[in-house]
Amino acid sequence: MPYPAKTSAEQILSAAITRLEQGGQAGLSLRALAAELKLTPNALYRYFGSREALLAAMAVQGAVLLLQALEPVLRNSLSPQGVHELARRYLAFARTRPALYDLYMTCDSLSSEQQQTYEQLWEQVVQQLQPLAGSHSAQVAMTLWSYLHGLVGLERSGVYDSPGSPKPPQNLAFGLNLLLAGLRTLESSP
Amino acid sequence: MPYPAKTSAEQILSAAITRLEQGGQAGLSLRALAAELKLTPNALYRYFGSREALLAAMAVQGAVLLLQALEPVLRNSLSPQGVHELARRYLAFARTRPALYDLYMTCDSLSSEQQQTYEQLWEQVVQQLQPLAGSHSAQVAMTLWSYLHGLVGLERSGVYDSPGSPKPPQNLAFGLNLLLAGLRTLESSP
DNA sequence: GTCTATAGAGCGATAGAC
DNA sequence: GTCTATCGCTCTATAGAC
Repeated sequence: MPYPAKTSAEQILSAAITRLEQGGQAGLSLRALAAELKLTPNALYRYFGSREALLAAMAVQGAVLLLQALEPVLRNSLSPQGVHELARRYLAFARTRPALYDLYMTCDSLSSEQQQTYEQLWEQVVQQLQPLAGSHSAQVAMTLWSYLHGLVGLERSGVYDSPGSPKPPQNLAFGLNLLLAGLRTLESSP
Repeated sequence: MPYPAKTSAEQILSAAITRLEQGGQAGLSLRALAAELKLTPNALYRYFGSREALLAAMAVQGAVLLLQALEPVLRNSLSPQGVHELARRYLAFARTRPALYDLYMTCDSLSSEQQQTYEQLWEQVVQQLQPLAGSHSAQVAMTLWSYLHGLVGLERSGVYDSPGSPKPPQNLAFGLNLLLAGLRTLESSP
């Protein structure tokens, strides 16, 4: 075999995610990626037919990692403390892998695998929220998700750094308690 | 005058914002912008010293427009209905000018003018929320902002389009009412 | 499966004439 | 203030040799 494989799809994907977190999605070039792997750019095309295909594979990986991060908290019904823990893990993921989180959230050409992972996550959250939220579980889940996703965005834009602004950890606890308090008033009149 | 002005900073800015909304920030090129104005790319540099300077000017414009959209609701203390109205206007702005909204939120090289507009907006919201939120006004404002910003992002990513998901208008009303309900329980024990 | 080489297109920014 | 011309760089993707 004159040309033994010098790389693999897994290796490329892993290196691509590392580069993604360093330079963002727009800054990820196949040339630089190939150079890091000591390959010519052309070699990558044997494993991913296009740049978009590589991005899609990375998005799937992001979805899987997020699910893994949240799953331990979703094995049982969510208590108020469980909601706090779920939120902390969600934010930790978004902070640790900001570009991958972005890619997962904004990749519009969802593969079926990615769609499946998302739906699995969504259904678990809605179900485990039912003891707390009853019939409004889906609405509460969406409100919670919006709040968390927004917190990630505002934190990233530096809004929380302004003088006089609440800080993210404090605001997270406050916001969640506000939601949970509102939830309790809902139980009386569902 | 052998070379009368064929354009102006205002005209360039206006055309740039239009193009921004069509192709996004990454898709805005000085070459294409100049072509639309029937100018050579070089001519733009007389008005904006660099692409970044143009982006900053656009972000300022975005801040001003957002403030204008929200100001009528912020002239008096916010009632619960006022919060709903404020949120509707905020979302309307983010939907109507998504790329400008993005630019405003993510532009990290804030000019002092932009910073000023932002602080003006923030202080107005915090102040007008006080009758509802008391001493937690800043925390509530940040929670509200995070929720709204997140809703914009999730709506854009298509999450709200999934089958079984709540729809944005319903979730907006639900989420706001949840926050407001939580707020009422806070009044008893500030 | 990887290589060299290149097609083909995009971009921001600058120099100097008028 | 706008022009022509161009520098220098980026990128994705393809063709064909080995």
